[in-house]
Amino acid sequence: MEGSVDIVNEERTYETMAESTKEQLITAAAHLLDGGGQAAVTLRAVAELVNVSHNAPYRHFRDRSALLAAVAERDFRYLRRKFDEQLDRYERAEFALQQSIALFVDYGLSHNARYRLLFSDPDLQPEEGLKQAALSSFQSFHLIVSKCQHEGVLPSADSVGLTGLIYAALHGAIDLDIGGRASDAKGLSSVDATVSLLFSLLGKVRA
Amino acid sequence: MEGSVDIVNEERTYETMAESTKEQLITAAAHLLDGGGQAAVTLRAVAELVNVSHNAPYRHFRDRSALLAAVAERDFRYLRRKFDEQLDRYERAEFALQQSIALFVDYGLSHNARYRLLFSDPDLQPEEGLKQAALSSFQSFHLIVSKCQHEGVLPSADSVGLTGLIYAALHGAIDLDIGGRASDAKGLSSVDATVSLLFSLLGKVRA
DNA sequence: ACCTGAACACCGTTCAAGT
DNA sequence: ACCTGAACACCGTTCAAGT
Repeated sequence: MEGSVDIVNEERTYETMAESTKEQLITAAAHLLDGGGQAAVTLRAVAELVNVSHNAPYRHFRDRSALLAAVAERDFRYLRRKFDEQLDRYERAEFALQQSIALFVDYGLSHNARYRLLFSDPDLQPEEGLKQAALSSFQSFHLIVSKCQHEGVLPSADSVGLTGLIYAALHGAIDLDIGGRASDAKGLSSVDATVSLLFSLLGKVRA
Repeated sequence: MEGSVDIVNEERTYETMAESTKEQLITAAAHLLDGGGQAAVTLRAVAELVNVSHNAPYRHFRDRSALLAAVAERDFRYLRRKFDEQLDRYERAEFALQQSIALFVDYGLSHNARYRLLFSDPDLQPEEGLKQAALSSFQSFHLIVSKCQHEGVLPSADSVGLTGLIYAALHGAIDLDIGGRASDAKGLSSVDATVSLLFSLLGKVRA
């Protein structure tokens, strides 16, 4: 009842409903990740949220790992879009970088399990679509860093290498915070403090 | 037969054998982590390696998570000892830092699952002993960084903050590499390249 | 083309006994 | 004090059917 589709028009009905189920499964998995981490994402729980039998997901995904990969791919596209938006919104790349980092950190800290799925999970075997989406979001971020270098806001090192360093520091700070490893050492709102220090130091690098 | 203990002398026999079994369980778990990752560390597999029944581990650890915590604690002590050794070995802290980082990166890249257990695993609920060991290794690393600042090799920012930044960048680079997320963006031996760039830039920071 | 129900192997954990 | 064997609930995955 609740999950029924009212809008039925052409002969693509079956296909449309199928895609809808597939999308619903991805959404359900994402919610379970947010609510209870990887362990909460059982195919049975996902299926129940979508009101299908516990092995219906196999009609849409090869296995549990493929479902998680679909969640990751969707989020990579989200991040890429956000990065692009910041670059469109601001004249100076420096501001786009600030906003992009704030959005990235916020995403990581408010969706711990999903963040880790994208950037840390070793069991996630990347298929072509996922690899593309991941690379795409990195390139979008790289473009922002690169423009900052041209503006003289960031040092003029190799731009891919510098992007990699910023990316690593960001990821490390977020991941340590998520894992509760930051509080072991400091009492700060650790991610922001680390990011601030990084850019403060990068701003003082001699040419 | 194989697992029997020949050296039996005083009345501490039982206790000694018990501790030995406990240590064996920790060692077995560490080997399984190295061999097949978290998924390979089933209590049944651990028990089989030590030639005890599949629920014997419960005589020594509250649950699976507590066994993993024991592995983590052992490795934190190992790292702490290594850091201390480097500081003893070299006159200049700069060299101790180089060696410590090399050892740390090497540990991470050659024991992926164990590295993640210590620095990333969100399910690892830290008891007092583990927390102490983790903090201890961080403090040892912090001391090295702090001495490097006094030598003028590193910028004179707040030393805990700077240690946190270096720690985050190191962790991020290692973790991304372990997860295969580095190759998505670059073709380099990414960790070394990132670490080199970080210290190259830190060395050029204006006072 | 999509879904269901039964079944299988595997796992963490518990419990009643055994020495 | 430590260990064992049986049992339980839960999970991913497969398979034979159903519409």
